[in-house]
Amino acid sequence: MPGQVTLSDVAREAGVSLATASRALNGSANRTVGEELRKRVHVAASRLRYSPDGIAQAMARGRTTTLGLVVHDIADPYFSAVAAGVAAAATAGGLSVTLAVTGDDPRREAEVVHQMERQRARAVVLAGGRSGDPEADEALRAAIASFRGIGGAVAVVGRDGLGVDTVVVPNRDGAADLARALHGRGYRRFAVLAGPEQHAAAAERAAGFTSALDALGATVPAPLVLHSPFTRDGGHEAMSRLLAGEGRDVDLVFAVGDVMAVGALTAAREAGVSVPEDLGLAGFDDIPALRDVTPGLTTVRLPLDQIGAEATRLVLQAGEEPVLAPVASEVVLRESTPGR
Amino acid sequence: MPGQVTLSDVAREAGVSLATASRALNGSANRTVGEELRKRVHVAASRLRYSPDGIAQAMARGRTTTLGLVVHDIADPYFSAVAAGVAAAATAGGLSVTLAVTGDDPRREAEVVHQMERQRARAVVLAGGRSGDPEADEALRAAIASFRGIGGAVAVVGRDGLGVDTVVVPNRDGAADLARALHGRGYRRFAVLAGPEQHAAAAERAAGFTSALDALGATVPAPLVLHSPFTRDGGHEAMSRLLAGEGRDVDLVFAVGDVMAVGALTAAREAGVSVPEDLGLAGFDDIPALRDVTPGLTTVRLPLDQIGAEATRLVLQAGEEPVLAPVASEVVLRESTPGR
DNA sequence: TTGTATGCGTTATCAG
DNA sequence: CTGATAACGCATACAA
Repeated sequence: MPGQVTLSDVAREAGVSLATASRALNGSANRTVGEELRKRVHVAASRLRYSPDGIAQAMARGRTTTLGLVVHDIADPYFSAVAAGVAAAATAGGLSVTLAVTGDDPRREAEVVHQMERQRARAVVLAGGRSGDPEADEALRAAIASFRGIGGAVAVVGRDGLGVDTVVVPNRDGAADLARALHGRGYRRFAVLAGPEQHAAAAERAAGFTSALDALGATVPAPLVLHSPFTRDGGHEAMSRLLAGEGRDVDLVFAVGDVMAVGALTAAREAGVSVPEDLGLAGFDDIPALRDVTPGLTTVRLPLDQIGAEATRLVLQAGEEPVLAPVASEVVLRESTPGR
Repeated sequence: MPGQVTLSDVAREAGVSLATASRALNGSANRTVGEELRKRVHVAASRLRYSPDGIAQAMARGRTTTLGLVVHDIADPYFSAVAAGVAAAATAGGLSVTLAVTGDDPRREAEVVHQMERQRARAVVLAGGRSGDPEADEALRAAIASFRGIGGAVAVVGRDGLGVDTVVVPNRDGAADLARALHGRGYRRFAVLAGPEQHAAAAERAAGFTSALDALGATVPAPLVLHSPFTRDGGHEAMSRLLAGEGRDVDLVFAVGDVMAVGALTAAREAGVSVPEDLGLAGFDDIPALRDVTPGLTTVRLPLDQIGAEATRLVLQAGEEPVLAPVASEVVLRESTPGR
């Protein structure tokens, strides 16, 4: 029954002291262990099938090698792409990733951060838009402060005002670029599927889009704005609502996320409205798994995996002052907006 | 500076012994602590902002509350859906999830299992098809055996022969059902994008499809079989190859995974072949994020999140004998196979 | 019901 | 270079 095998067993087997065994297998600071003994210890360890107890190591060292990753929904391709970047960077940095999903409940965020604190995680990466619930937001702040109090590092992606390392997603500028590009293709009467009102990233995208349009002058009427959940179904619902109501004369719909956009696409199809012939459609994120929809979706590309990797890098370097790391976005024009 | 606060501090602050403080805050077996003292301890704990050290607890208790989740690629919607199920069930069961991604390297699987053993994880859920590399497979077996040696539970999904709790995915039967359904719609000349030759789940799907076809009699010629990576690009490549070569008279293409199918769909489009007019197309998995592609993809639905949840449940109950938990699949006919 | 004392498996400190 | 031994923070048998 291996696994019950402790370092003491190895030491005894090798005929050395516990301390020497520890040093031989781990060689931390004073890594000077005689070649002779060193070999004996290693042989003994593998003969006994010794597996170091990470918990005990963490305890003795006073620190873990755990990075906490907090997402709303790991099944959402946005988060899973970011998670992939985090996982890769964490592995490269010798950290293991503890995944925490918060679902829809904004209070869960503070909860899981506290949980990470109890686990004594080295760092936490918070992906996901702001909750909008001020109470939950305050609780999150407190949880973060507490976590930093024990020496934990925190980075967030696409969400500001938390006073920690932040990967800044160009929601506003990206949406503005998109608006100008679409205007350049001749679209004039816009609608925005803006997601939930409190969702910060969604709001920034909607605002960036709208104000860029506004800056283009009087030829462009203010866009219709519809709110709905930031999900596939939310996009479907909002598009249905649009087409059933005052959306008749709209010539382009901007959904603030690709996931919403594909829902909207299906809703349009179900309503007998053809994209792109009758209506242009654009999204945001350029989710890899969605690149094969038809028609190809015009969108704003975000380097999702790089964002995750960058957040991880931030959290590993973790200086005193919070740093803002901007990422670039790029408008990708595809068949869903051929122009008119 | 909270976090440095230890249970001893709380005990002192409350004027009780360490043991009483421990029992008051945790109340496990002998949960009998006087209401008076109990309250005093809690007050002291919150006043001092005490955060229990999970590492120390794990050490003292001799067990952790960690579940390891092993996937090839968390960005793959198949795995992220399963991961969502695992995360939900684990949270419900009071476990935290450590995510490990293995990428393409089959040897990483054994490695991460060993890592989970060092972390003294309570359990490991292994998602993902077999590697095919016999050496890596053997290493994985050994790692699993070792992990079980320390009392760890293991469950795998969609991969057999490991002698552990298994969520059995009906690859063979699901594909056979699909074959019959498609035959029923009039398709006769089939091609199979079968994924990598060594990929077990892919092979089972291909085999189930092919042999069901075979059982249907002489009117159905043996399908063309093409191998390529089990990815979007793999599907794209195989479809391109098919259409450029002997695939001219095929009337239905079965890709053994939805992810491959969407790649194939795009390849067909690029080749000027229209789906479903010129060619029917079917996939497998019914990945949620892909349900909005056009035309809607005929596929075999797998309850991915339930699969993850079930695997987690298995691993938490963990009896002596390995149990096989079957899941149901369902053919979903959509526009990509209208029949002919 | 409460307190005392021990042990969990390692690392690290401090002598030899 | 190597070996005792003291932490690490908590849970728990044992004693009172």
